[in-house]
Amino acid sequence: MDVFLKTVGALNDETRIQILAFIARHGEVCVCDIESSFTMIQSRVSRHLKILKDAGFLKVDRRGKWAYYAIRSPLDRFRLVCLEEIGYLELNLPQNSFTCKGIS
Amino acid sequence: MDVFLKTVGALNDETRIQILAFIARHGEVCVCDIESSFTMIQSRVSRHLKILKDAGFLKVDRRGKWAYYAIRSPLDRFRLVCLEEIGYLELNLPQNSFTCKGIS
DNA sequence: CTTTTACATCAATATATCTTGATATAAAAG
DNA sequence: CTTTTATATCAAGATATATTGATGTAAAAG
Repeated sequence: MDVFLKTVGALNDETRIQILAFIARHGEVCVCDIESSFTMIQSRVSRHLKILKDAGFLKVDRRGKWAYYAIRSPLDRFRLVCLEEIGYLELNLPQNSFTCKGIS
Repeated sequence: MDVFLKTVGALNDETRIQILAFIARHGEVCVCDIESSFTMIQSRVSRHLKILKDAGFLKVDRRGKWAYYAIRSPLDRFRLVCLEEIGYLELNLPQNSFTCKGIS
């Protein structure tokens, strides 16, 4: 129950759905990419990424100063279907502005 | 987006997950069945049923004084998978106490 | 070593959601 | 017609979640 609630709870927020869709589209991104692409303050982005990670949707890879977030793989069936469902939504996602120079 | 948020929002509550699982198990039930089976006050049950209905999981059929709630059919793929996922949870659901005499 | 950069986390406030008790409504019973 | 029953809805308070700004930390740059 707790895991299920954490999973759907993570999806119950427009900002997180957009961030999730953004990462699904662009692959591995660092926090500042999202920050500048969405024009969101850093603490807000960081918080939502943590929630999505704790819910099992994302993984982090820290290299140097940067934290790279990507869709966790493999995803279980339910989270995969959720992501798929988000893929069907017509979202107006921003372009990846790549402001940070942490591109490896 | 709004529909998706309403759907996952409806699932983001332990009480509603239990009610949904209860209805999935017992088929058509009236509000007082849930009220007495879960020992919950009526306004609370009514509210959660409304949220689940508005989110597309349930349908209502009013006959006489009673409102019979059941899983809406057909369910789209996403809601079906959600319900399936709830089915995997090990929930301690109450028995259906059938206190109301509205059994048709 | 000091400063800067990228990120995480905390505290305060704002906003949304849940629970309860009271009230409203409509059907059935008396 | 009046009362009872099943359900819906509203208002108030409690709880949870989101946003922001400030602070902490660790790696890299100067």
